[in-house]
Amino acid sequence: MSAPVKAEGPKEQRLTEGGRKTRERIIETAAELMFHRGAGGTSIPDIQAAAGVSASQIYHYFGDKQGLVLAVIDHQTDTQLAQQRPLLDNLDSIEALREWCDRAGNRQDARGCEGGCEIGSLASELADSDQSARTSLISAFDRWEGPIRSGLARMQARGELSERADTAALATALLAAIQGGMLLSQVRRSSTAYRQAVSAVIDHIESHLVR
Amino acid sequence: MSAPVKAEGPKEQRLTEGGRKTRERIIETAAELMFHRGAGGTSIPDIQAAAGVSASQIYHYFGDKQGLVLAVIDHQTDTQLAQQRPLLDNLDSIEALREWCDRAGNRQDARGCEGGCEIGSLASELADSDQSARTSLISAFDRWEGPIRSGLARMQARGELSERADTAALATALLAAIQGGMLLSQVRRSSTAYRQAVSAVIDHIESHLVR
DNA sequence: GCATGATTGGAATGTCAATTCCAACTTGGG
DNA sequence: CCCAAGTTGGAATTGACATTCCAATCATGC
Repeated sequence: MSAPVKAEGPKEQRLTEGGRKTRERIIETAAELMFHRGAGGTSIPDIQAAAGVSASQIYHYFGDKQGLVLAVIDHQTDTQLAQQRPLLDNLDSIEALREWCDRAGNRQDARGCEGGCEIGSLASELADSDQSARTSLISAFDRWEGPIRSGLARMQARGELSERADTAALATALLAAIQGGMLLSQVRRSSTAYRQAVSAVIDHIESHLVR
Repeated sequence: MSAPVKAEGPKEQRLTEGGRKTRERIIETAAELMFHRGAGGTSIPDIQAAAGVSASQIYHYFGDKQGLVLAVIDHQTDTQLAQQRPLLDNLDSIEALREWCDRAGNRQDARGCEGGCEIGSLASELADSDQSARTSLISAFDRWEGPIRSGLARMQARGELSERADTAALATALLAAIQGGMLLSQVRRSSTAYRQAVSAVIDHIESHLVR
């Protein structure tokens, strides 16, 4: 879980069972729409119609559109990471890395390569225009990169990966390859670029194997 | 150069000297604004004010906002590629690749890592919502990837790169690393991720060197 | 020098978005 | 059962934006 907005504590409102469900429905609907049309391209009336709620409800639960966007970022981060588990927590072999990346490629194919990365697309759109969104996105990428780095670190601790390998840098490089590969795939409507990008980085990691 | 809009030919309007300059100023101003705020986040009135032109002028030269966006994509492609030459046309050694990528990293630092890639940001925003924009973006990335692939192919032809190396895939991987690295750098406000990403891929290319 | 088309200014139009307001309704705890 | 707080509907407000229009001005080939 993550913080709903920013500094809470004093004015935490209590939620009814129905209220919680409404709130969730709004977030999920908004996330879906924003994934396809971007945050700026998704209007409150759009969300109202798709989620079957009134404007009051959205403003009641999120304050304003920016609040909803922040909630969507956190939701997408939670959802995407959850979807990648348990693989994400066991990236401590070359095979595991390949399998994990391959699944993302298959998901991309399954949707016809429309849409890029759920988090990356929001990042590209919001990084420069919304300071609090950027903060959430930093956290999102950190939460994503962390497990990759941990997996590589475990391989290194076990002596499978050369001590000269910079596991943190390799994890960053793999995440970057995923992001860039997804973008190229989205534009080209083919997962090939994604697969080539991640494959190159994993090959590189493999070259650090001991023996 | 690139096509102004789409299927021209019959109704090519002639441009006065002043008209050409006005048109250019609009494109450059729009490109600058859209780089910082995105295409959707940049309004026609914004561009009017920044370029010192009236609405009539924008609609006279570009028809509608989408026409202007397409012109901006082509302009950014031309401009960015031109800026990378002549290095871009001589990427046939590991050193040249590193130098070329390093310059982009320095430029990113110079602007405080605000803004991502001029083309990649537009790609992320428009790939799914504007079919003709996507077409232009495919061409933009192809024009970018081509010289990389050519450089690698030359290395291979000279026997410096292993025959087993897939130069096309490596070029794609490097472009993806650039895109993903730029995105992470933009979010984190540090070029480190970009440098680690491209470094990993270039190291990987280096591992294909013969001898 | 004139006619024709290029260029420009600036107001007008219609749409739609974000947000606010307030009244009505529901719910849970005491 | 009753009240304070949570929840919802729907209209009203305000502002911005894309686009159109028309009339005026300017440049250039003839």
